[in-house]
Amino acid sequence: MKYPEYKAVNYAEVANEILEFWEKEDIFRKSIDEREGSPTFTFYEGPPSANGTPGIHHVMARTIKDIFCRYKTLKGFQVNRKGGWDTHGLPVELQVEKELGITKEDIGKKISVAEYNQKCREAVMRFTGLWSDMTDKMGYWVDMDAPYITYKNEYIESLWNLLKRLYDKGLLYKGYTIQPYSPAAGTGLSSHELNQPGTYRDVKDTSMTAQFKVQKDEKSQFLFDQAGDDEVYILAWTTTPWTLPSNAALTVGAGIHYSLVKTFNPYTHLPVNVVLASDRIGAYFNEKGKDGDFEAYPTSDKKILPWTVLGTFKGSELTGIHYDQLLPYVQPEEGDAFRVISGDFVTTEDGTGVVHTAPTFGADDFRVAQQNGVPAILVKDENGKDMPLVDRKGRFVKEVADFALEYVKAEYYTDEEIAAETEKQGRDKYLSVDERISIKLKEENRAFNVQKYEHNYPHCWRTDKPVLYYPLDSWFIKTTAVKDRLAELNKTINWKPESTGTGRFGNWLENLVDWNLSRSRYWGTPLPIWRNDEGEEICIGSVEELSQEIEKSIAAGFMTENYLKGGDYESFDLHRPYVDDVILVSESGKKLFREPDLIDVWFDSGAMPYAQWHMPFENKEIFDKAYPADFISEGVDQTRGWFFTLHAIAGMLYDSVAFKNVVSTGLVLDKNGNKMSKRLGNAVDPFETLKNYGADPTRWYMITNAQPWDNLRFDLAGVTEVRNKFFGTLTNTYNFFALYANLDGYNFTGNPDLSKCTELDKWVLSKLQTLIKEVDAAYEDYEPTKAGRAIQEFVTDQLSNWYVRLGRRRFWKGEISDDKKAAYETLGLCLKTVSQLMSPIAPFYADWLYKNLTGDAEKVSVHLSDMPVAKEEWINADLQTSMDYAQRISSMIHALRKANKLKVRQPLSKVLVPVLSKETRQLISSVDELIKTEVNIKSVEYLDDDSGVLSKKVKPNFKTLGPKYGKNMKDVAAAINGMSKEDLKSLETSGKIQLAVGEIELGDVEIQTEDLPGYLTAQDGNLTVALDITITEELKNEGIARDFVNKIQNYRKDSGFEVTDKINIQLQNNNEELAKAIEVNKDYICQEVQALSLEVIDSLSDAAELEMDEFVLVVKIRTA
RNA sequence: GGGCCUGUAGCUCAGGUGGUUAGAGCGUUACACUGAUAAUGUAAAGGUCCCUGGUUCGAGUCCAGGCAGGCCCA
Repeated sequence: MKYPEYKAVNYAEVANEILEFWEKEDIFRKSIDEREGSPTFTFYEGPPSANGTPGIHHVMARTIKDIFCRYKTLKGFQVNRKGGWDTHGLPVELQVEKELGITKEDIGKKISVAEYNQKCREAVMRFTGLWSDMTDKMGYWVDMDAPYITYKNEYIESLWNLLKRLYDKGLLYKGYTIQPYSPAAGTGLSSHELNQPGTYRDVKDTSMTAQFKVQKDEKSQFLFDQAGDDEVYILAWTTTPWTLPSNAALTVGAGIHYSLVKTFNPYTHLPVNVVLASDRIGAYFNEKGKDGDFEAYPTSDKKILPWTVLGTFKGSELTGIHYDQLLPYVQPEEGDAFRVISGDFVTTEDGTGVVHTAPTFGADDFRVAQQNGVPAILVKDENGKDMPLVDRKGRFVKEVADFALEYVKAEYYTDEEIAAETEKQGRDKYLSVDERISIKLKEENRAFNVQKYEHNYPHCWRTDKPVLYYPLDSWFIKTTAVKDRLAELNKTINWKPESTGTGRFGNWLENLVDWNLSRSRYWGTPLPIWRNDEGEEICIGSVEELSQEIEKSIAAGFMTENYLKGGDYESFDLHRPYVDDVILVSESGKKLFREPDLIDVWFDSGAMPYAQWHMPFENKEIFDKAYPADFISEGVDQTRGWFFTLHAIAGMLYDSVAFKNVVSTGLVLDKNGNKMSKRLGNAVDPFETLKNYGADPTRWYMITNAQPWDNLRFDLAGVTEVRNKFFGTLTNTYNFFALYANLDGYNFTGNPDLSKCTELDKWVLSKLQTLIKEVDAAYEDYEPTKAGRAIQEFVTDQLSNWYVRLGRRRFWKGEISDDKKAAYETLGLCLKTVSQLMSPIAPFYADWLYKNLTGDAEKVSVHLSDMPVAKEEWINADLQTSMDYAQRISSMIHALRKANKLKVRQPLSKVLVPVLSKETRQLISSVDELIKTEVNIKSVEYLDDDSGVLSKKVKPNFKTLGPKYGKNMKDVAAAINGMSKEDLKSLETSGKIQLAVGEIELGDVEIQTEDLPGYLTAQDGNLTVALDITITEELKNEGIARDFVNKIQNYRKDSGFEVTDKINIQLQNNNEELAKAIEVNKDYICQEVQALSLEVIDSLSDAAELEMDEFVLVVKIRTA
């Protein structure tokens, strides 16, 4: 075969060609089918939502996913990857509402729920075409022919099955959660609504600091001991005094310091002992009153409170202390209320550092109470259901006797009502509930401070009235019941990076609260629960089951027809509104109505391992082989989203992890580190980028520039760099190989005969084996960045810039020979191996390279090949060290030449290399031919100790000295630096020496050689070279000859000769020195420039003039 | 406010278990080289390793506290 040669390679075109080839040959399918019967490697696709267009960050995320799936395929696994679409959720609803110009209010009025949902169904799949296009163009392999779609009846049925199983385990229950609620509008508000402009306003409310009376027991005894009194109060501050009747606990910060302060109540002037955060004393007490006169206070003007600190302690010492209920209207039926607990949200920025905790009216309060087993203060409504002390209209319930049926916020009254209330209070001005609670507590010696407080508070965007944080009904999954098990299972997951697993995810699991499933919306999976006010309920787990229940309901006369019956899954819809019309019958024969909620869309995605296969109704065998996942990857922002929901469902229902390895990826930012957004116009268009740069350079850049979990600053200049530097070099190297292999008609076999190989061949093959090991380990460890960087370094530094550059003469000199074959075998094998190693990251280019190299001889695609396995016996550590020396010595000689204006074409006679050991000498001499060629030096000579001309320098080796001498390091270092020649000699012969500071061994020092007088010397670490720059006449002539060759070669090329053309040269004799140099080196010159004749003649017409240093060449070249 | 991540040259990034002189690529400048040529080599300039304390003979590296940016959650 001929190796295709390329003039200029366009990587985007390469991608197009290969994509066409993949599609024609169905390579993706084959890569899976050919591994039939092999162990499976399971990947779960986190479903994207197709209601938006894909961005460049999706290319990043999908590259990561693709890399490991391709890698595992190369390693012999069968890797199925089913695509999917996430179709439910608020973003879809909002988009549809925007397009239709409606709000949630209008649903059911201007537009029916059925029509609305139909719009959502259309909108959500709108951009699937764009997504498929991007998937193809970026080279991401995922099965898009049979994706799972979360709105399908089959998918929803699987979800219902999971929910039913949770329900049967008692893990699905109805409770409440604290949400922003507008009593005036009678509705809860979403965070989206709360983020409308103008909702947060500065308002003045009555704030108060209340005194909670500590009960005396073992736990609190120390307070009473310090106070020397029977009354101790804890101070807590609130901006909503109306929540005080609902107080159930006081929350402190475990690490915050608190003080016990003796003082007087400013309203009753009675002596009191109060507890508050030490940092807050300044906010409550005047410095003038510190350790003031307690005796004089009752008779003074009482303007300044005397106070004194009696003791200080941490919040953790207060937890568990009980106190008397402040406003004892209602007591909880069970549970341990009215005690001090600790919470992480407590600060000392305002208030007293003690938070009054009303579980029914604050989200933090609710959470901390639940975590500590503190009950909420509830009453029964007329139906016997639990309700808080404030009703849904915002009024106190009748049990709060002093304020029964009064609105807790004055804003909820109309002006007329205010007037009526004022009259009822018998005052000339209306006093709010907050104000009258303050007065009441002042009178009871329970208020320590009351004042107006201005703060920022949210208001309902529709009614303009303040919102309440209020408990609303919700369905929950009791994840807290399996919290410990989830944490345990998490420890078996391999997280990349580890900190996301232990930190972000681990902490989240530790502070887990029950999963709030309810969403009051329209487009989503309906909650399959029907219930009535008597508390009878039924949870449906399948279409079949629902159908049977409907039949019962028809029999009971509640329904007339069964919309599920007889049809296949295409003929009905499990969404609202149809499912809402279903009325079931309870065991006692009463009507059951569906709970109107939809479930959190995160449940949709977390259930995909089961629902994508319509489990448990179908595909059980497939599922068993594909569970749990070996690998998933998504953005780190999914930690509490998809990663959690997968984990939670798997833990609760299968007592298993859902995934064994997970890579959480960072963000893709613009080149300045700003978030990309379409609005700001700094978003990078993935299609443009793929078109202009090609998928492979784009992918390669993304992977090698930053670790997947670090944020990536995406800069197109970086893609250009990767394209030129890495892909350009690799393509050049391939072209070089193809050019000469074709000229010689040689096809490499991939099995070089080491006995025929040069040191350089063996070296690069040794490096190649090391590379295979390194890259394989990196992929195995989910470290694609390390893999890519290692490949890149090998290609540019080792293979191209050293192996090819030093060895290129072998490729174009002479006829085909064993040596030439060895060179072709070596280079060919390196290129082919590189194509395999890089194929997970750059799938198009790698396949292109592989196919160019192998033709039809092997697998038709690199992606069907097997990952190369390193040949340990080819790894030669000595050779690698030798070559390292060669590179460093060459580099130093280049530097010396440069500094002394001695160009490389001028040969020099010798370089001296001092060597301190036989081993070093051996290592260098094995490669000194290479050094000589590379830097154009006639000989390398070695200077060892016996030569007597070496002067040596000794330096301390801190690493070994450290543990021995520790504190005395400075003295020891000084002593070593001050060693005499004789000292060093005796250290070298006996292996140790006794200095004033102690005994030093040979390993404790580093010995280096110093400059050699009379030579140009250079040093790099432990290596020194000394260059002899004497230029003899012979050397000078040779230098001229080489310059001449160079000029002729350029001229040949400029004149358009082919590489293979033979020529005849005529040179005018215009300089004796030049003529002589040419004459002496005639054979050499002819061979280099492929000249059959070279004549130096006295006169020449029609000749070209070429500048060459101090000479002018008048020369004529003709094809022979 | 909490959890997690990041901070090293103009830019993008390396820098096992602490070891004294902190590296690479790109970019800039200069000079070379030129059957790989949209390449290549050599060199120069460029650093408060975010800050402050601490541990240590020795800290970019370990500890504590900050600062800045990001993500998630309140």
